[in-house]
Amino acid sequence: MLDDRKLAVLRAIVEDYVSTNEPVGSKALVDRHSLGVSPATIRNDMVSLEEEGYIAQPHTSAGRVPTDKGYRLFVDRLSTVKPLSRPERRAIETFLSGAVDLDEIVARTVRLLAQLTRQVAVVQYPSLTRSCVQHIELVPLGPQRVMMVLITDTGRVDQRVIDGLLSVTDEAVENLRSVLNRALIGKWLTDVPQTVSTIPAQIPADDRPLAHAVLSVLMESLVEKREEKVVLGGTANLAAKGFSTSLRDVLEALEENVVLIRLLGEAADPSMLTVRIGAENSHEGLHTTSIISAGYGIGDQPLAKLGVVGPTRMDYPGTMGAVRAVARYVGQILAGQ
Amino acid sequence: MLDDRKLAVLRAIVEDYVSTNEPVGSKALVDRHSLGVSPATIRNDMVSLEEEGYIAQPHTSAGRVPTDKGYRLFVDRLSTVKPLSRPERRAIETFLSGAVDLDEIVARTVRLLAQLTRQVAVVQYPSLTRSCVQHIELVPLGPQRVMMVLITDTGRVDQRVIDGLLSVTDEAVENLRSVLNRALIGKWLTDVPQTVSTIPAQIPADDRPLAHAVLSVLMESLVEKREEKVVLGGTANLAAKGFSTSLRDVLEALEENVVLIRLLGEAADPSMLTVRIGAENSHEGLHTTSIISAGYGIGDQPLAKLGVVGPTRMDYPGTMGAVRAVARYVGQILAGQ
DNA sequence: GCTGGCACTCCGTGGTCTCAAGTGCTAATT
DNA sequence: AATTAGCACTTGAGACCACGGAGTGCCAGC
Repeated sequence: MLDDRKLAVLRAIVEDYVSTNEPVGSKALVDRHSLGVSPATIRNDMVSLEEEGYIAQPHTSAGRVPTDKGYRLFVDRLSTVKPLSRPERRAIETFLSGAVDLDEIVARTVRLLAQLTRQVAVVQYPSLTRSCVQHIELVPLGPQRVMMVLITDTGRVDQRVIDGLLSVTDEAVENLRSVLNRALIGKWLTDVPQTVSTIPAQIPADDRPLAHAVLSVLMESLVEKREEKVVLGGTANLAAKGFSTSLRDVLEALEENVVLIRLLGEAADPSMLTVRIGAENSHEGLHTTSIISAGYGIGDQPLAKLGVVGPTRMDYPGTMGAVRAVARYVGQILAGQ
Repeated sequence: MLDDRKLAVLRAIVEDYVSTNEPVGSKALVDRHSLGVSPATIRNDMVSLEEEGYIAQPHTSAGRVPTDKGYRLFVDRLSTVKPLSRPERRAIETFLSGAVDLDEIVARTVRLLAQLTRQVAVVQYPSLTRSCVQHIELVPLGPQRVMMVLITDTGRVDQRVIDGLLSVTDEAVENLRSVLNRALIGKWLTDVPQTVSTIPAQIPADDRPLAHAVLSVLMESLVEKREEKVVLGGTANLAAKGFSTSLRDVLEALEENVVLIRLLGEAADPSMLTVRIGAENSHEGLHTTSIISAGYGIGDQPLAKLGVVGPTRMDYPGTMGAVRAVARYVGQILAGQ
């Protein structure tokens, strides 16, 4: 049904359309690619491809344009991820290695990705749940207030204020702090809940209210922060692209962090790329966009995801290469910190 | 030169143009506003206004459009800040009071401001330099690494990793921590540098290298964080507005945090509103936009700024009211935390 | 199965026309 | 001196049309 030449034609259509942004016709195709057959033959192939739904024409007597399904086939079978050039790789490395803290790593990553791909970049903060407790600090802020600071081995710091307590003594705080740290340091965050239940028993009865308050806030922060933070960059690149009509919808979708995180999808390990094309994205406003995402993390421990959002008409091999490379380097940088 | 009627005409032109987005002519003007004179008279006034540079026509035989200078006069002399309606105020209050930590306060504020004004909202994080030290924590992360966490009374937490140390003993860290806290708690951040110089003397010679490393990182974080964080929201509102041409430039400018912070300008105390119209903004890409900003803070202590960015053709009285109201409420919320 | 030829279909472009809205000017009026 | 009515003039927006180009589908021949 789809012989080799038809696939070659599809590939050529995708490539041409991506670079010219104009529907591509049979004549133009044979001119630019040496396919060794005449336009008429190509036309016949095009008819097949159109029947199968890989390409479409905007209107009769216009050239063909790839459909979502066409891009999908292109990505799955007709293209290979394009590795970055050596200078590009060096640039990534030096750009990222200058970062001093987690915030800056994330900020630089998003800038980098946006510049490299000329698309909108999205980077999710490394998740808490996949890291382990490095230290818990309790700071008395006043007679009735305590601040809890949770530090993880990925360098993330999470703070909460606990209010409305009565009679917080420094000793009680001190004591609770050391109990907490003894019990929790080195534990995976996912294991924290079950360990926590054993703690009140180790605390003098007088200080139980404090302990309970702190523990419940701790649990809260573990759960809540799962709806995590993402950072966006390169939105200016949207304006340059074709879709001026749906632009509003796209921008709106991008502002919904929750949506965005869901869309970064189920990318598993760092070497794995996820590509979502057009209507494959569940969110209405992003039906004209594609999302390429990858997981990143330390070693083979996935921590979070990153990716880019662009028009379905995008340079898939190049963008995929950039996303993959950046994901890997971020992992390295995180490991090195 | 500019008698009362001419000012009234200017005001009417601004109001009409803002609401219709079309150049306004003499006829339309007398229809919509009861000015009590004929179109011909209005035309004469318009000529004066145009000579003075307050209005302009896109081309001969089109209606008039306010210039930057016209908007400026309107804002300065012809309009009054429009207070929010009671339900709007209640909405702000309930929306903001649900926030639990600083990140969330900022995130909610930016959303709120964007929704209220239907423009792009910008909120700067409360600055470090205007707050004072609540606690300094040192956490040994390994044989050669220490993390420093600086907590301020505005609830801001700042962490840095110090690397490449030799032989960090727990006692040394403990000791340094208590010395630091004894010396610095309660100090304004601006006063920290001079106090810091007295510290090494209080440390055993063996631990001086550690102390120096920590102190220099501390100083660094005081200086660096002055280039502060801002959060953007409501960029989707840009797409709905007129300027599709310069949209790219605007988005680009908005991504430059440094630019943005500078543009939030010299708004002083919370009751003070700053309005920058069109070319008054130094940044090239924002010549077609106006920025309305206000300071916010606890009591009369200004901590940071917030504002909105929109087309020069915007509803100044309404937007100014919203910005002012939000700035005030954020201050209250911060004080309550 | 491939190709050349041919008739047909559209879109985009550019030219021309008209219409509506708005202006500036002048002369008359208050 | 300020205001008004009247009028001729300008200009962009929109409608309409003609046309050229790029592309298609199909058919007959290789």
